[in-house]
Amino acid sequence: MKDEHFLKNIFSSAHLNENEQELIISKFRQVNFSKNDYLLDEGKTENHYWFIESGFARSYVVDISGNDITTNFYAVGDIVIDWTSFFLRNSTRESIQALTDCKCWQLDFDTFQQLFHSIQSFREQGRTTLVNSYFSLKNQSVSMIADKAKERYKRLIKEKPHIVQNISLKHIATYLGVTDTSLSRIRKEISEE
Amino acid sequence: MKDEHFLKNIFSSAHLNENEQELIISKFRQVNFSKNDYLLDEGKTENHYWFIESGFARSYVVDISGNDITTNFYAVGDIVIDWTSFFLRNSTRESIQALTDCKCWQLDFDTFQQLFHSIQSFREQGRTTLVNSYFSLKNQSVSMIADKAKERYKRLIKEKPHIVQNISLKHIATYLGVTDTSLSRIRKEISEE
DNA sequence: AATAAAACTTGTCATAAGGCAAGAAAAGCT
DNA sequence: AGCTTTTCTTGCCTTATGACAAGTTTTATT
Repeated sequence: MKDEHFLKNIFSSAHLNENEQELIISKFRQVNFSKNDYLLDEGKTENHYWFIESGFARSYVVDISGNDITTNFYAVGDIVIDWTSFFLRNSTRESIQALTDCKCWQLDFDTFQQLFHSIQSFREQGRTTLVNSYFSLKNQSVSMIADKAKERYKRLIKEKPHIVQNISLKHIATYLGVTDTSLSRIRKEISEE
Repeated sequence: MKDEHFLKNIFSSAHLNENEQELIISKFRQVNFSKNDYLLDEGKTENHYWFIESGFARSYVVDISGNDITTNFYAVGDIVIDWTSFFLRNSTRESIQALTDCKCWQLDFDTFQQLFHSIQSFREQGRTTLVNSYFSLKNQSVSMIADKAKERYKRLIKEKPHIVQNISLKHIATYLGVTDTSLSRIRKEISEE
């Protein structure tokens, strides 16, 4: 595994034969971002997506009052994509920013379409990835209603410890739907338990 | 429009030729549900989805404390589907229940797969439908963080007046993430504005 | 190393929303 | 029509979380 191409781990489905796998991987281009670079800017239509080989990123929206709300975090192995902008071809409301230096593998829309319509397993995998994103979002959404802030934070610690360890409190706070002040207190309470 | 098959409105994309459209529509089966019938039961793997020609339905999950939380409403023209269960082939956490008598058009997974892999425009449309659902869910999710309950309710009135007019307060309340008591008060405040 | 800028913590007080319970109103049933 | 059940409203009090502000710690920059 060690010396293999990073993307071989991503496209390792048993249904992809070796030729297909190589074809797919050959279409990706390595792109590196520096800390604070924008992968995606609010207002633009996104024409690419990426897989992260190393680093962290986050997406966020700015609400009417000007508050920045983190909508998602991205880490090693994750797909970084604004599904809506990429597939509906409309301008995005979100921005995606590198939180550390990031090594990414990029694919553009036209190439995606070509692969999607010509390789059955590629589209199955693409669909699965999208449905998985839908699933995470739904869980988060239900949790916002059903759980107290403290429980949401505890769940995050459990499910995404690498996020809690590497991302600043204020970004985690908006992601969880609380203020940084409240999250700081929650942290303290947990440490006292 | 009047005497045409309901599904012709759904599959009216310019990219579908007449043969394809007819083929697709011929695969759907009409199924009627009575008020309170379950389209989908928690714990089962969903093998179908539906388009609603008439009536209302809602999906919900039951949280740890036993509270029922509405996750979505379905009305005329909407697709009724548990994306996760249908595509990942796993058992669902949600239930979907008819809130009134419903006239629906049903498709099963295997037939869907056949159409998905053989008709390019069908899969484009399917992908678009899924991305649209993702988009709605994201908006709702951000709104839960950025907006007060009153604003969320006002937005619902504006965007889905038919839901507000036809669904009971308690279901709308859990959908908006507030108690029925609070929503009742919000309603009063709005009526006094 | 010195300084500046972020990130985080903590205190005090304000507010949105919840819990519970009692009634009123509406809908469903025999 | 009369009774029952569900839905909705309202009052009183509690609780989780927010707003603001001051201080501390950590990280970045020259």
